[in-house]
Parts: sequence; structure tokens; C-alpha cells
Amino acid sequence: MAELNKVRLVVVDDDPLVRAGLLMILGGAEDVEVVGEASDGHDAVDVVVRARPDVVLMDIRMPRMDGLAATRRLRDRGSPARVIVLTTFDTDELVLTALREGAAGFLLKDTRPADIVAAVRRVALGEPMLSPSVTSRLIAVATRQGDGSRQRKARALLARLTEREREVARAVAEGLSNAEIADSLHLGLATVKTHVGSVFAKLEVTNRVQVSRYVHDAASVSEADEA
Amino acid sequence: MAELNKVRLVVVDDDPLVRAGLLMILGGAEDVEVVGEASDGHDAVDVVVRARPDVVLMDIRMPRMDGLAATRRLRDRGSPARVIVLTTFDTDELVLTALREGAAGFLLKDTRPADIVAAVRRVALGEPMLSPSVTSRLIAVATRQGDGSRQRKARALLARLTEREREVARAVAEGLSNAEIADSLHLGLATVKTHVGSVFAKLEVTNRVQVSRYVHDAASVSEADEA
DNA sequence: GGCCTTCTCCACCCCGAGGTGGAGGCGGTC
DNA sequence: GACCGCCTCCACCTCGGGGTGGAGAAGGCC
Repeated sequence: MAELNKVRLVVVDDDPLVRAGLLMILGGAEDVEVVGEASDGHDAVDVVVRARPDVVLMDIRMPRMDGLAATRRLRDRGSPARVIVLTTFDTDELVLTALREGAAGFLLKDTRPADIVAAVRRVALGEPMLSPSVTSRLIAVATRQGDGSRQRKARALLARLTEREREVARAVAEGLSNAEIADSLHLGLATVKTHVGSVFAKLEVTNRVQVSRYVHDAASVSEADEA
Repeated sequence: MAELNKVRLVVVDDDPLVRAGLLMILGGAEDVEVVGEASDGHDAVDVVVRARPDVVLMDIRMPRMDGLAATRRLRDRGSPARVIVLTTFDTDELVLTALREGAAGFLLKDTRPADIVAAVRRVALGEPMLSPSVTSRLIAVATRQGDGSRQRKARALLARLTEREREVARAVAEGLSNAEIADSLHLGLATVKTHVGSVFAKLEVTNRVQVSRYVHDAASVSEADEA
């Protein structure tokens, strides 16, 4: 039973020493079975597809294909393997890209061996696992935009518009001219101008760029207002 | 020495049973010292200010003042205490609000006792600590906006602008008129018009609303371009 | 020296944006 | 019925946005 529930793992790193170290660490855990290795992203995709692991420990900087591209490739191929990115650096750029590509974990290479093993187990269960500094970065990113107050104000003001006015405001925010708006909404030019004027008055602005800002402020963070 | 390094903790929850449970769990850890308790947010602020704990375990739903408001109040007062929010629910709204108010941790109440103790220790060291499901939500939020491709395109295009042109583009995106831009950058009106024209050409747009979109697209997610 | 880019500014033009003051129809409320 | 809000559209006006085609100065590159 315990045998059947072993976590199947593939280790990917271009440095033989790092691979050896990881094998040592993870080989010691009796609930983990290393079912494959690769030394670059290209091989990694092949190995993962064949070995069907539960979890992949994936280095980022590698020759031929880096770990992020490999992760994306695995997603594209529908592989169910959960990827833990293992790297030395944790810039916002890397973290966000990795998570967008579908990585379930992001560990720094200075993570203690016991924590690496714990991460493999947790990720195998479908939970995410990030190094503390990565979590901090993620918090910074997630809380940065959407300070909330500006968004709420924008949404409150937009709520005062009539349905038609909101449509027009959205079109204005897209950068359309009055004529284009009239066309796309099947209205007369004069009608559009009237609505635009009402929008200006209700939002208390004097030009369309400011309308654009309100609309985009209100749209950000809030998931899918209307279909 | 070990005595001196004890983590000073305050426990805040309106349910006496929950408080008792937490005290039991954390009292068992010899490197944690509970230096105060409170049963609502209002009292919590007082207790924390007097007891000067390193860490606060803070319930959200409480009478008089909820945990989020209390956390904000502590931040406003400049308290160095790190707050771990402890709650039953983990909606995007709650998680983001808590983190914005400066919470260092966000744990669900079904967290195992040992993990609660571990969280207190980690947070005391300045690291964040989130429950797995909270981490998942955060990842969803952080990766949602910024699908990346649009942002990268916007940034790439903006990078082709000269320094001056970028300044002008930013001003345009703020909704300023040419005259206002000329004023704020100490330029002639004609100069501004020239720059605006160049910006249009390089961004391949025909009006300022579209410039605004590029600038805001590029700005989102990216941290503080230039001071 | 030439050649490039960047920044500054000019004149001239046209049209769309934005403001003012209307109108009529349509649906709901008192 | 009278009233009100929303949607539709009109005429008229002004001014700023946006396009064209310049110019001169400063700095970097070959």
C-alpha cells in the first residue's frame, strides 16, 4: 500500500552535482521514487511524457530549453505532472512567468533538504509550495494593483451611469471615436455625443482619457463583470 | 538565552473556546510566550499596544471591530507586531484585504496545531505564512491580470520611445491636455504637439486614449518603472 | 568634417471633440 | 393626466487635437 502510494518524481537539472544531491536527498525518503532524470528542458519533456511522474523538480537555467519553456510545453501536452521550479533567483518576472506556465511550486536552491522533500509531498497532493521569499513577492504583486479605494470609487461612479452610457463609456475607453462608436452601437452621431457628454458629467471629467482610466480602474482585479 | 528569544504572542478571538484551544497549543511550545489575549478588535489594539508582542494571532469575525480593521489600526499606529489572520473562510476578498492591511500570515482554522506553531515561529522571523489554499488564491490573483503578452508588447513599444516622449506619453495617459503637459514639463505647446505626434507614430495609434491604454498596460504588474 | 538622433519650436490646416440648448418618443410612477 | 428618467436625435458653436512640413541647436558616431 505504501509502495503504491509512492510519489513518482523526475529530477531535471543540467548540473550533475545538483542532480546527484537531489537524488541523495529524495532517495532517502521512502515515500518518493525517482523515476527519471533529465539535464535540459527538451529531454525533460520526453522523460516526463514517458515516465509519467506525479511531480517534476525543474531547474530553470538549462541549455537547449529552459525550465519555464519545458513547463509550458508539458502543460500544452496535457501532462498531469506537477512542476516544482527550483532556482537560485526569484525575481518577480521569473516567479510570475513560472506560475503562469502552471508551476505548482517555486523553491529557491537554498531550501533545506527536508523542506524540499516536504514540498514534493505537498505538491503531489495538489497543494502549492513556495519559498517564503517567493510568497512575499507574490503578496507584493497581488496587493500592489488594486489598492482597492481607487477601484471602489471607480466602480461606484460607473454604477451611476445608465446602461447605454456604460456601453458608450466602454467604447470610449477602447479608444474609439464618436463616429466609430455610433457605428458599432448603431446609433446616430448626435446620440453618441449626448451620451459621451452625460458620461463626462457623471464621472466629473473633461476628456475621454479620464473616462478610459475610470473604466480600466473599475475593470481591473474584478473578475469578469459581464459576459 | 532561550528565554530571551521567546516569541511574544497575543491571541485574539471572540470565542473563549477557540482562545483556550490556541493557548493550549501554543502554551505547549516552550519558545512561545502568550503575553496577552483579547476578544474583539478594539481590545486587541489596546492589548497589542501595551503588551508589545512579536506576533498576533487574529480572528476576523469579531464583535465591535473585526480583525482586518484591527490589523489596519495597528499598522496605522506603527505597531511592529506581525499579524497572522486566522479564519474559517478564505475568499479572494478577505485574503487580499488582509494582506493589504499588512497581515504577514493567513491561516485557516482547520490548520493542524503543529503548523500553527510553526507559522508563529516563521512569522516571528519576518517570513510570510499562508495556508495552501490561500497561496493558491494568491497565485490565481497574481497571475490573472497581466496575461503577459499584452503587457510585454506594451512595454516593448514604450521602450522605443525617447525619454522625453515617454514623459509626454505618461502625461497624456493622465488625461492632461497638451497645454497642461506643456506647462507641467516646462515646454512650448508646439513641442508637446510634436512629441505627442511622435508617440502616436511609434505606438501606431491615432488618439490619446489608445496611448493611455498602452501606458497603463505597461505599468500594471511592473514595479515602479522609474522614480 | 559629415551624419545621425534627439529635443526644441514654428505656421498652417482640418476636423473631431466637447459644450449649449433644444426636441420627440417611450415607459414607469404617483 | 402630469411627471420623470432614459434614449434618441438635431443645430450651432468653439477650441483643442492631430497631421504636414518645416527649422535650429546639441550631442554622439564614423
